[in-house]
Amino acid sequence: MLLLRPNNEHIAIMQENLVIVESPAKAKTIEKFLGDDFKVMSSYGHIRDLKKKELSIDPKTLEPDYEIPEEKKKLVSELKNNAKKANKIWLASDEDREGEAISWHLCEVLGLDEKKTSRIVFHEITQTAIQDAIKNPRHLDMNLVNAQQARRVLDRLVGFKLSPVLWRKVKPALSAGRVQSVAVRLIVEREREIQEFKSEPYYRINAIFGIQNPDGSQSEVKAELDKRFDNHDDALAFLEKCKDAEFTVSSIAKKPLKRTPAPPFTTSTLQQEAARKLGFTVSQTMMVAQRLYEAGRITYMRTDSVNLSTLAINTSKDEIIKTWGKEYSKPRNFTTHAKGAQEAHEAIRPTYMSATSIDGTQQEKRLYELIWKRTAASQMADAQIEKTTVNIDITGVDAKFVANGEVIVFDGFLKVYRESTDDDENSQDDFSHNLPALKEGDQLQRREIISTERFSQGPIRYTEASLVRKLEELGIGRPSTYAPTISTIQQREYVQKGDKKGEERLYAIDSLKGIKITNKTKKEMAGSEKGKLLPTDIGIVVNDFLIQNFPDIMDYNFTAKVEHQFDQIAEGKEEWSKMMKDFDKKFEPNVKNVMDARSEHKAGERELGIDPKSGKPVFVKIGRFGPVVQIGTADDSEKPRFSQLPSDCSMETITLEEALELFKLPRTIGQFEGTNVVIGAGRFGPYIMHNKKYVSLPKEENPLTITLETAVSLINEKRQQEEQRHLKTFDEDEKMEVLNGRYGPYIAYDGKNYRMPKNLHDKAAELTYEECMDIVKNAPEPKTKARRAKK
DNA sequence: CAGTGAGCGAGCTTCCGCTTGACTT
Repeated sequence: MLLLRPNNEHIAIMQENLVIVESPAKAKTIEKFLGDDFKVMSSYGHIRDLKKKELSIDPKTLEPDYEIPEEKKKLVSELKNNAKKANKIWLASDEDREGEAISWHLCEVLGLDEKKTSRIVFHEITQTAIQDAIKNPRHLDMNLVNAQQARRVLDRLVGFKLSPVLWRKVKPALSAGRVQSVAVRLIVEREREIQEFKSEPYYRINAIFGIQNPDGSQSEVKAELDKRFDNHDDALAFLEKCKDAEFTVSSIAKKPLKRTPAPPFTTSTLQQEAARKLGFTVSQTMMVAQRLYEAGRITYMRTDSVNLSTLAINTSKDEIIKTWGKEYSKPRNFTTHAKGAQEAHEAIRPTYMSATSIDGTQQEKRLYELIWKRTAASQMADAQIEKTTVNIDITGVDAKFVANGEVIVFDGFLKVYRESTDDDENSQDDFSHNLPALKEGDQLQRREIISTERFSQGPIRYTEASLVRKLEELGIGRPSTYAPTISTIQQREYVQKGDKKGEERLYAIDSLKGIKITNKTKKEMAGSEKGKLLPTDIGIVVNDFLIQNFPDIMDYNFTAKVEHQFDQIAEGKEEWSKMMKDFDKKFEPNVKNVMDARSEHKAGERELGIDPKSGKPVFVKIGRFGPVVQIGTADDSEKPRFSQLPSDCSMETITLEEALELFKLPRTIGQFEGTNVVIGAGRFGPYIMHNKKYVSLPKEENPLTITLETAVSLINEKRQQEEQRHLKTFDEDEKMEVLNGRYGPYIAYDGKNYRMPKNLHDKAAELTYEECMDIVKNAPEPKTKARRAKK
């Protein structure tokens, strides 16, 4: 390890080098490569930031005001102590904008002496890479730091100035930002495209032919007509013509095809493939990957680079040759094309390619296997495919049938891995359908010719993973923020993950067999989608409002434009404070104008018509608690009436008639046990109220038509459930109960719920009052952080 | 399928990127 020591330094005994990296897992690994003279610590990301609760930017100078957040104070003092003791400090944060800024904040906060501080970067975590880094120290790059400050300040200005506009104009507690608002825009616009899309029918013609083989046996050839008909009559006329036509092989073309493997995983591609192949959500993928990283199984999981270290390429090569043979190996390195990629890390790959599988949970094993295969495939030979195209002429007809055959001559990387695609419809494009031996001039026997009605397909809704891909394509967001962004837009209720029920549709299928044409109509479900991202009313209103008032920020190229300026700053060609001032000069008055604009109507408000009963106008709008229908206005003598929009209605499409229906609730439908049975509509959907108790209506019951009889049976059902819920009550104190819940037995006392130790679950019903009180008293204080319970 | 059913006299909410914890509901 002596050679790692800078040679101009005479190190006294016990004087240490201190290396600071961003991630503790990385610190652990590096410490192993360095000797006892080196202590490696982690900064756990940024140690200093703008204040959490306020703008923290001077309105005139636009200078940021940084602070060390409470939860980092202990860490910072530890870093300070160790820095004081150290003879030499190496700042080894990542080699990108954020990393440079982390090092700069460390310098500032720890008060580091420039003479004994060096900035170093590793491109990979190997002994030689680290030795090289230590041999090539440099100084902080203040231009790069300033580019980060510009990024930070701009995002804060946009987020903390736009959000309050939404609080006033739409609804409290909403948010807007450079990344999230554009993500919502993508989803809203995609939904509109789908609404506007009109599916057109067309007719596809397929044929099944027979051919006699030289040995006398029969083979089948499947082919498709090289044109499609756009109306039913033309398709039928074609079938008619086929009746006496002859079908002759007119040409056979063979063409070699090559498929190349996909590059190794980045964060974005890992999220996409884990979603398609393993059904993981993006945050699930990141959580599992984090565990694999911490266990030393994979390289860093937040990366935009497809680069592999030479070590990884070499060990992959060994492993591939060992397992499949030399002809399967083809070492390659890939280059990153992603917009705005900063490439501070390697691609996501197994730390040791020799480990083909690992111990761990099922999820960890599956994700690891996926990463292993993708990495291996990227270092494997191309697949060689022979594609055969056979043209089949039809006498008396201009069009021809085409039969395709694909034979895998050499499977190469396909042996381990094939990338999935998003469009589920066209999965027909599969390899390996063989054709029988044919030659030019062969006469084929017509067995069946089928015309099938199909429909042009409109745009597809985004999934979490396909939205990530789109954001990456636009250069919006970073590997560390894809998953949180997806969560944020769902938490704010701009977007919902849901299933879109398909619609039943009929299609014609006509078949010619012998001399007979049979016509049939079949049924299918069309357009059903699962787990897709759908915009909510709030999402739509906020999006339209922002586009109308802040078109520059909402532009899909906004990030690309400011990134270009950040690059100019990083190259020293532009002053960062000037960029901030130029931006704010336009942005601030824009915000002020929109904020102060006095308008009669709230954003997204829409008048549906006049209520025939009262003669008052009927509106839909976003209320304090979400979308509502309102009859009458606030300045009427009478108070306006409100009704929450049911979940299956949307503000954009609800009609006056549907809206008025809602005001028929709450309604009394009769009496049971001497008190009224009332049907109401609440936040959690329609409910029955009887004797001050509530029962939710199941989805299939319509609150406007439900009978007293059904209501009573639902009440009784609920009572039964209630009874099973109460395991025990106490004579001593009726506020104390033992209840049976979703997560097993628990204690309810004075309106609060308490967990009980697992070992008591079996005898929960036998607990004494004292034992219960014990649990209640010893319950840990609820965390202040858990502000709002998730539903 | 634990329980909630209101409609700004009050104060609060919010961004994007780095990075993990200590916790379950």
